[in-house]
Amino acid sequence: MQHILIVEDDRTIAESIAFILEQDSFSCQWFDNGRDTLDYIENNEVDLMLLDVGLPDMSGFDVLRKVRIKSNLPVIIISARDDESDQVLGLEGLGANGYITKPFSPRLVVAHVRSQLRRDRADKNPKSKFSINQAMQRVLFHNQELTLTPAEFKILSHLIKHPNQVHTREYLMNIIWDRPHGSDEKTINTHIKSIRKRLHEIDEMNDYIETHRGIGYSLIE
Amino acid sequence: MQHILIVEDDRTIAESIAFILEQDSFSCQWFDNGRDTLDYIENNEVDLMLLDVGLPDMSGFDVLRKVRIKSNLPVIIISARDDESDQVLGLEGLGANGYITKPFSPRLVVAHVRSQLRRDRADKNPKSKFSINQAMQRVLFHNQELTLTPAEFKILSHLIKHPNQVHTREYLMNIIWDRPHGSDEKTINTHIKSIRKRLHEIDEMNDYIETHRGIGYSLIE
DNA sequence: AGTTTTGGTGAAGATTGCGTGAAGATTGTT
DNA sequence: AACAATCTTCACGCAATCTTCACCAAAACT
Repeated sequence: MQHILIVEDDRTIAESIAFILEQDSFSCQWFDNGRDTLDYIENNEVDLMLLDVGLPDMSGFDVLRKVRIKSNLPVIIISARDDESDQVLGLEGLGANGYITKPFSPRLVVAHVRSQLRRDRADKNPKSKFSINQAMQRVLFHNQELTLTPAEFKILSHLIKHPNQVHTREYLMNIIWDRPHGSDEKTINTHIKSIRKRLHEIDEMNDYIETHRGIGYSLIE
Repeated sequence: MQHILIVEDDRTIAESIAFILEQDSFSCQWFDNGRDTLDYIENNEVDLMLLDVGLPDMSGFDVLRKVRIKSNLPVIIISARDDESDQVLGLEGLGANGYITKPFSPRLVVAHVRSQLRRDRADKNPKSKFSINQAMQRVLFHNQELTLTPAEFKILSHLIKHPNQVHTREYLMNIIWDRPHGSDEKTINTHIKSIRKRLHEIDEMNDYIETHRGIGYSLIE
């Protein structure tokens, strides 16, 4: 599943975009300011960013520039209609991969995102046994609903978003807590245990979570 | 008789639309600016709005957004021909229900209005146990009237409009107050409590509001 | 095989978050 | 001003959840 960052200070707009993209089976995350966005990108895997140029703390211009220092993450600019088109075009000079002016249609957003991610999208196997219902904070497994505790949801949804990839316990701990937290890494073992238990209640044959001794865990598809 | 709002700064156009619709036995009301329109909607029952995007005081975009905060009134956008159709479609993302470009034929307007109101009736049918009476600030539950305080109404009607979706306390607080307000998020707990109490007075078997620990609440259908 | 290290397991605290009722603060009305 | 309705805060108890721990099993190493 591909993960898209929505950077937009208007919550209504952000939510409507997220809703559209989630229907198209992307997972979305919303930030309303540049600082948190850059923080997040540093530490997480993101496939694409939708970036509003008008943010409270810094301009989209600055955000894009900082992102471009370290990565070539596809970025689609969102601009208000009354912004000068010169400025928007200028952002393309900085390495933006596309831009959309407000107001925009849902279809247009999906079209832009898809065309940016077209290459990768074909590769991914479409029939995952998992699907994430971000809106309800739930995970469907074999189309059945898993009721998970908050920590379990955070861990499992992250594993699903980045399958076939080992995640250290330390890394998974950072996912559970926003802030530094002096806890034992064994805690993760216990959470994994209960996630496995819940998965086995639905599919007792297979073990989808693989242990990597001395390192961490991964979800296999 | 169904009541239609025409929001259009060109008097000639507005009158011609009204004429057409009145022949089709709708009642019409004309406003030439956004402010009066919003005022009127607050205090009167309206079945549909025809909204020109180019208004003297605020853009149709803003009008639509403000209307959408409080209701799901069907809105059909009217736009001048030279607007980019993409942008006009964008209004659909904000919850517009259709659009017409100028110049338009009388028949087209009637067709749009009719089809919209038909669909709207169908939407309200699907056996939802809730229905919202925006004008009276009341909610019907199992066809019984719930008397709610203003805050309760705002929260519950929002949950009804966006069911099966988790809403954070922070978000629900923004719904209660128009402006930033330094209040405790626990306040929401109390409002939810009293909403639940009122729902249980009618249906004591089920709990329609679900708690999502650490996140917020959702209404399940 | 024996030893050491690492993970799994179940259960027992510790912690957090929510529901509850009631009291205090605010708002609006007469 | 006085009153009523409503909103907000608070403290307490309980339940869900998180974390730790002790013990056993499995793997890696000597």
